[in-house]
Amino acid sequence: MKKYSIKYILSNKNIYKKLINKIIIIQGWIKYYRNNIFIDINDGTSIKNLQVLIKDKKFLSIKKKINIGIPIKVIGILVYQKKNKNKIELIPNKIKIYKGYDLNYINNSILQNKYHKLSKLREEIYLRFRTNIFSTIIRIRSILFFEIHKFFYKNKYIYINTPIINKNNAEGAGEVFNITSLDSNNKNLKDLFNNEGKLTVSGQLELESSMYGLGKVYTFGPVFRAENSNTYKHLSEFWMLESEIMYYKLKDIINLAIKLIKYLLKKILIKCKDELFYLDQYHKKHNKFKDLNNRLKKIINNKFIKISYTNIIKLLKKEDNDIIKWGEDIGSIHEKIIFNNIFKKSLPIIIYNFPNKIKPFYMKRNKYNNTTKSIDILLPGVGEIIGGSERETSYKKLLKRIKKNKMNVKNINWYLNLRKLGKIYHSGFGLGVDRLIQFITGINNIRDVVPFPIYPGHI
RNA sequence: UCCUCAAUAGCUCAUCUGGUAGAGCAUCUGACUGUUAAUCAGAAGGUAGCUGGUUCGAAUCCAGCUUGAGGAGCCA
Repeated sequence: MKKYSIKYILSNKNIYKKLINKIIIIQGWIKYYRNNIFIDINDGTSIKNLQVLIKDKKFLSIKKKINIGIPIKVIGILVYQKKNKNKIELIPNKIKIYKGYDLNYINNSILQNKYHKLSKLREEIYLRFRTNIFSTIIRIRSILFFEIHKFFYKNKYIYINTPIINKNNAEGAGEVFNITSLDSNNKNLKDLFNNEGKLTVSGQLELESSMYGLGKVYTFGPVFRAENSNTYKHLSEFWMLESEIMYYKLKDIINLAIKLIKYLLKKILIKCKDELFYLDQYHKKHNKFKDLNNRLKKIINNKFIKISYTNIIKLLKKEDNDIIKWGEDIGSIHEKIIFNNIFKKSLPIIIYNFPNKIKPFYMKRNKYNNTTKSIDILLPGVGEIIGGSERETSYKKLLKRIKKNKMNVKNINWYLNLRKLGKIYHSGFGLGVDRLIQFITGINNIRDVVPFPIYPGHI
């Protein structure tokens, strides 16, 4: 008599053939109750439920207790049943309902057997892991995170844990969270970081230093922005994947980014079939049918669109001459025009060679045009998911830009000194992983693809 | 942070120009041995987000606040 997860039992024919007519144990909670004789049990391992048939009269007292959401253990024989859509069901010998649940609480929460909007689920954020839709998203997220590490491991990259607390040194982009060891009652004590502690906005600069010793590196962790932005694609805390590679030019980093995205989407297609199927049903019922499978396949099987910043500006100006000027950043209005009017194929778009003015100091400049050796990769619906560039190798040029930007030279001197190791050209990029999950799942709001989203007013 | 819209039963919504609220689902009671968010019958459930104002009378009109959604800016 052994305990099995529902995911394992339903994973394929060979496994359930092995288990048929054997006594097994499952533990989970009641997901649905139908026709006075069927209980669906879920244990969180799968979107699928295991159906338990309670025909026997000895379960009359158990039946009275049955309520969606309550914890349960079933010992029984697994049998083949053609009429059931999962083909197997459990005939119980023994059923145990665990005590301690509060029916009033469960029945008035988002766990009731009913459709709730995603924004409603967010109001009971600690309960939403029990729902079909959210558990599905989080399972996909978990697999994606694993595959990210696997991709870099397979390609012989070294995983670097860049610090979450640092001095504000990266790019000067966006507002930064300050941290202190003092609370408001201890004003006279000394702060452990001399009031310099910040939450990182990017691990890039530290990652570059590790690259000088390790060649091919990546970091993957949470980063923080204190901007008061309330949109469907921004969070105060989000997960960024960053990579830096020695002796890589811009074209190499483009190829790496394409290879990574295609690899990840392929793995999701293979490993998350049930989840993608469920999501398609969900979208069909509540929004618009998105056909996630074909959307992912299309990206895997096609070339990404590549276009320079200067040329995309020309195309945008053809649509509407006043909508943008050369030198301005591409905003969400422009992204919509790019995807809806200019390139209608809903493929990723790689835009390269952005103007100096709108890119940070560490990006390598092209010899002419006032442009940088940089890329952005846009996905339809979620916008920019990758930003990257070739990095500046000249000590003098970096120093000049740092001074021009009025950055604190003291704080970033260590970064400048790395250039004294010689003109080792290198490139890197950052990927907003939460946005990639938005794209994969077709979920509109980034707050619904993160287990515990942190954003203005919500901590 | 700015602009627009919204907030009515546990949930999703209706209540048209001001006359103190309705439905489906969930819940409860009962029925049901092949259902896939089962079905059928009945019951119960509301100080209309909060605070104030206009009015004989406010869910409805006005102001402020809170929360949410969509859009903008910033970005990943």
